[in-house]
Amino acid sequence: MSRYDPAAIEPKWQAAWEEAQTFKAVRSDDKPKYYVLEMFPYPSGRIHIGHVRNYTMGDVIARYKLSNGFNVLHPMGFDAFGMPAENAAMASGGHPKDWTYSNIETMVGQMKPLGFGLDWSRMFATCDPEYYGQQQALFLDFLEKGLVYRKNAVVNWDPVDMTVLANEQVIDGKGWRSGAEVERRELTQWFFKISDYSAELLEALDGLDDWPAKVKLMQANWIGQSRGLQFAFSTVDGPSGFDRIEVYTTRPDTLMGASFVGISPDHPLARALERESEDVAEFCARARKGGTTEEALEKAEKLGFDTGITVRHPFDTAWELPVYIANFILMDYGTGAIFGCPAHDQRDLDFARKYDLPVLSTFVPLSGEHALPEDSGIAYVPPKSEKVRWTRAFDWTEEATGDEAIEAAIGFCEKNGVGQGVTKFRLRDWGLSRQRYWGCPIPVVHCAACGVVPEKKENLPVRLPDDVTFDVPGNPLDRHPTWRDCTCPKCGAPAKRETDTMDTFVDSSWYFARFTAPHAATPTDMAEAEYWMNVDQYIGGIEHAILHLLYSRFFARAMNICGHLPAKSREPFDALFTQGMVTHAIYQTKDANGRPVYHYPEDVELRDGKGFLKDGTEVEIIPSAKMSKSKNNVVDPVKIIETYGADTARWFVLSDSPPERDVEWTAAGAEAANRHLGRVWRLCAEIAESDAPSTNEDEPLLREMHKAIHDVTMGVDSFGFNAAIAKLYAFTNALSKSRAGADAKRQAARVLAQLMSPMTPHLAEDCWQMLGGEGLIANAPWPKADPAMLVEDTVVLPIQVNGKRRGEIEVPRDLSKEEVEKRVLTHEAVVKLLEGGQPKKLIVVPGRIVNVVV
RNA sequence: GCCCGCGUGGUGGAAUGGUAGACACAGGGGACUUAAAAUCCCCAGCCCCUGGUGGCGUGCGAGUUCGAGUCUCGCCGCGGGCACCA
Repeated sequence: MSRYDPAAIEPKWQAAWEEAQTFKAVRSDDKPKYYVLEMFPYPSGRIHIGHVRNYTMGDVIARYKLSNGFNVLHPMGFDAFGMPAENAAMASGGHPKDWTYSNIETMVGQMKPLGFGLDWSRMFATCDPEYYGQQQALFLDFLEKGLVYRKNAVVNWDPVDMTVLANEQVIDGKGWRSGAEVERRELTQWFFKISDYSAELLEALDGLDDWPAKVKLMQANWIGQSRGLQFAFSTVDGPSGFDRIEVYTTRPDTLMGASFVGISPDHPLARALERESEDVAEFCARARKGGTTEEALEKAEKLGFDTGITVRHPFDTAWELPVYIANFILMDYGTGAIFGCPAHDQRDLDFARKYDLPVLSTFVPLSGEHALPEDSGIAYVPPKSEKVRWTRAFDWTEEATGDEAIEAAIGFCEKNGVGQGVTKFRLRDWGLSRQRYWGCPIPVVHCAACGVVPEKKENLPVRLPDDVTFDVPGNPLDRHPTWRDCTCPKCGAPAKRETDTMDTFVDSSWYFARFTAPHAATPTDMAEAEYWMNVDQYIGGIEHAILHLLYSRFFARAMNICGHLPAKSREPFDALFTQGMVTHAIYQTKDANGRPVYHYPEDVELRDGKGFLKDGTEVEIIPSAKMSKSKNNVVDPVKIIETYGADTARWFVLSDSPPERDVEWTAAGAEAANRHLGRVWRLCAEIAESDAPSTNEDEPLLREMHKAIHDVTMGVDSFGFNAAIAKLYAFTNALSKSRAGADAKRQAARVLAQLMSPMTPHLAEDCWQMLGGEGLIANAPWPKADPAMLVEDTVVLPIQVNGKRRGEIEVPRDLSKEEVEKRVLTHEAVVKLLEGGQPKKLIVVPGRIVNVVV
């Protein structure tokens, strides 16, 4: 008998699918549609094992839905703009375009042998002018509807390289290349008005029944609806034009504990003082050092500068509070000014102790020991739902929860004309400008006479120039000799193009819609979008839980407003599954400047839990980190495919680990998966040739078969791929040991092939053919379990005594509770433990368990 | 620092609040073989023990419950996100 030979059968069946156009998505009215999408990859150059896991999951769903009679749309593309292409150009002198397209070619070449049921005819890359031209058209439509605007915002500025840095390029507050201390600098940038949709994006989460609760929670927290008080302090002898400082607080109940006012270094008042005083200017320059991330701001040493200006407390005009400029207050949040209540905020307390400011408690616990914050150095911040005793309040009762006090404080302030209660959101508008080359050009023109003018749609796409260099830092579009030159679309005078390009999140915020009509002359084709949208099942990494998904939800709304998507697609993803990441240790050493250098796993030899390079240098091992190109800890699946075949790789990434959980990659186990597939192949080949007569073991085998259909179907439906595979192992074992006749075995083996076909499609086709199945297994209807074959006549009930298992009895499945109780009480172990007494309680859970309480 | 997860044998993991460890990997033993490979069969949480109807056991500590891996609270450890990595 011949052997399982994936190298021979895999190309064969891929050619068969190609010829039959099995996976081409076709619109037709006779069938329901199903759109399954995995988050498209960045073309880093090689696929890694995380991709294989991600796309295999999607493929299982796609093939399963095809077998269930759906028209399936399962496309693939590339998220192709972004920094790594420019970094590669800087490092090795090529062009980002060449680097990107060559990477795409390589990756497609690596993906095709995996046998994914994809409609490759719909493939595109976001750096295709055809795609980004339509993205520019969307931008112009958004601009017309008032969904885009310009304002100032801070960026990371490298003062040595004279360039804007991404957060990733800021390491410990310093530029990654120059090592210079990074500054926060303001630039005029384009923004999407996502904040207008804060309330809607928050409320609509409730309707996303098939999204993971944790993702909805993360998004809700990110949007961050808060109820608070906005009011103004009046200044004592403030500079002219600054007689008021507007603040927003979510804790107005602590206003009587205020001890200072803090303003951002970019607050208009700070700006004004900066012009007057060198000391202030010096402080503000220092306060602007460091990166822009929230994390950097939170962790940075809190610095303040006493402006000498004071404000009056709104409820006691004799009470004056100092105004500090503070580095941890960002102009982008709220009003750029806060009041500090050290007793009930740790950051404010740290600040107060540093600058010797008073600490006034406004409430204390109802009972128990309480060290006052001014003594302990620990702010008292109980949950807002907890009742506390108020010691410095306005007019509410002595005992109240934080929530009650906040509402009371807002009411009191409104009644006394001090500000008003407002609902605010944490979500900020989405800054889309990037000072980089390899992105979608923002299609506007700057005209001396007309100002900012949108490019005409007939002139789209505004193409990136090819003749650029990356030998010096900065945006090549800025220094291109001619690219900027154009005429004003409005007045025809000579004008200059915008040189900023779009954030790559824009590219990935609508690709799912473009897949429904990838070559339409408009961003979408409404008839196609109407049919294929929404994405029925979206699959991707948990790392995209907030930004990508939130931006896409906003884009879908904006596209609906502009007539590019139907109203039903305002929420574009009906169901979401977040797969866990494939992690791998990072191996790092430090260079002469103390900056990390990352090494590939294949360059590291492991001995006694320590890692060494070939030259003997020991490397630091950082366990279990997200696989990331920049950390060199990616695992290449190509070798596994070459050695064992695609089906082994697919089977292996689905087995063992639950899909939503992170999995630490280990090479061991691929061989075992391969052995099992070989066993299935041999078993099918053997059964195909058997002519054994029927036996009384036929029925037990068929019962096992129906159980397998039921369990595997449930597993696939609920993304329990690892559980489904465990059932398939069990069913294979049962089939292999069964002494049933050839007909029953053939029937069972065909079902085994079908149940395996979404996971190991090539092997399944081959077995199907050997077993005399008709046509392609990919098109065969999914088997159905017969409910009558699933029920057993008797059940085994474990008997617990006081919650501990002490025995078991076998009873007819539908034996009455009373009868079960009677039999349990005669059970040897129970009789012994009862010692002649009566049980205190007897709990019978029908079909599950019995618990005797003595 | 803030938000969200995760933690079960040597390993990956299974388990609608109901027999903890299914299924597999690695390991041990055996069959077949001149031998090996391949294949097949058996064993296997930890501890004590000749034997069990024994003790312990799901990161740690409490709690709710007839019953907790699962629910609640508090810790510890690890991971993801924090708006310019994608």
